[in-house]
Amino acid sequence: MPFSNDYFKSALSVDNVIFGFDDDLLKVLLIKRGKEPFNLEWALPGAMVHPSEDLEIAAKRILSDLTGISDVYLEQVKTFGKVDRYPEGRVVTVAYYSLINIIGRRLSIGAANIKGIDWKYVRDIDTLPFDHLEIMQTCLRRLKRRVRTQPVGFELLPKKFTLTQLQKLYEAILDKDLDKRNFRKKILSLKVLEDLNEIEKKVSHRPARLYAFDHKKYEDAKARGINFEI
Amino acid sequence: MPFSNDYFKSALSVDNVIFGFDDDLLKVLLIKRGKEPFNLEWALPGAMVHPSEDLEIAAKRILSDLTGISDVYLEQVKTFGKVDRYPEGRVVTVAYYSLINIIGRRLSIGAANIKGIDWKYVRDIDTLPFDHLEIMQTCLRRLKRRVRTQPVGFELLPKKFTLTQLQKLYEAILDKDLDKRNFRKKILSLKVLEDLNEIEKKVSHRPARLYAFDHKKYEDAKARGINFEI
DNA sequence: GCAAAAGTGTTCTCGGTACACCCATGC
DNA sequence: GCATGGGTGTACCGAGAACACTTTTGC
Repeated sequence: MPFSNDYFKSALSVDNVIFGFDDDLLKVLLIKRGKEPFNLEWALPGAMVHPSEDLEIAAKRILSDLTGISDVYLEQVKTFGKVDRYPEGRVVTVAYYSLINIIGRRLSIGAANIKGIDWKYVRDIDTLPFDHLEIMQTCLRRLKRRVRTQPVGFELLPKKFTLTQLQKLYEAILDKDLDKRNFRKKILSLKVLEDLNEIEKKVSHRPARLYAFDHKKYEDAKARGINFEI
Repeated sequence: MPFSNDYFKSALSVDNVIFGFDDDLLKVLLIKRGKEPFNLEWALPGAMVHPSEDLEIAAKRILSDLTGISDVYLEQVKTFGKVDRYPEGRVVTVAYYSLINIIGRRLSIGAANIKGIDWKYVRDIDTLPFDHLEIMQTCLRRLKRRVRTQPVGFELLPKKFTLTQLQKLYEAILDKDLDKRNFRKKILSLKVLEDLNEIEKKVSHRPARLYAFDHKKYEDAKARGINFEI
């Protein structure tokens, strides 16, 4: 490996923790590696940062290559730089996390050295190569904190959704049960939802009302912050 | 500069935003640069990360070289990596912030290319070289958020202090006036203070009681988090 | 005695929490 | 008609916010 004492020779990469929501549970997008080390193991998607590429651009490039999504919210979480975190040389990595709506999303293998790509249930993941488990857990903690001060949901749910779906999402992120009446009171008081005056079809129980996020109010609430202590 | 398309050639540095408290105002530790670019201008202390040095070790090294302090709390805040942030080549920098007690602290010029070192009032700083102003402001925002969920004060105040001093500290960080009675009620309810049963001497007004942090309870409160909405 | 900062309680309001029953639909 | 999830209101409690006067010291 091309290392020396010259400071201008550390490698920089970006790793993405992309959360989705499906089946009432949180998922994360993993790729199956197509090269050593950890060939054929599932890991976080990442890539080296090009010398004349901004960090955030690199993170968006990875996400876009894998999912075709651009213009999505990405948040830098932390930089991991332990000397031995990458076995083949010094690689410092900047972790970003993102939230996207899984439904109807086509995934594509974005690079030659990727052998597979899939959504995995967060709670089933107990091992990942390198320090990726720590990275994922750090991003998960960030998401849990984020959900208390910013509205979350628009990014993870389909356009039209029921209040129960939104509640399940919050329960999945916070990892605890919420009271239905209190949740509804609270979420409606934020005034970021639009009542579509539509109901579910063909469900074998009383059909639920459908809601959508009011984009403008949602962004406003995001900008000024919310207090979601429930 | 030794750049090429080889990914293993980006430079990595660490910059520290070290906050102190004095004269009822927040200060930050700056160094006067002794080399181009921005020769003789005041900037954040920072240094290149050695190839076999962990990020946090590098941050501690900088702090220790300048202040002689080791074993201090440092928190990684964000990584700044715009392609053109450093005019002489690609340098990505990881920002850390720290809180230390100014009183009686001797500063030492820690490196040959540093021409001076001093505490500057945060509110007077409206320009810094590179993207250091943005870095400092990002760390300041982090501190403001931190103060709402973790006890702060032990690191910034002398061992013995009055409740008014502590209140001034919170007012400086949050940048707003607080109600004296509500502040005392709240801070005492956290049960992290020890009443020393001592009073100030030789002040030309009613002397205040002195308090100290109860280290154990302080660390406990830090670990479990607090809710300081005042 | 006066200037300066310390110290001290009560009331009101609002948001969080706990909690149980009837409703609409598909089969 | 029954299983399934949808939808609704009230009472209690505790924390935050507003607010003014007396006390102790040095000079």
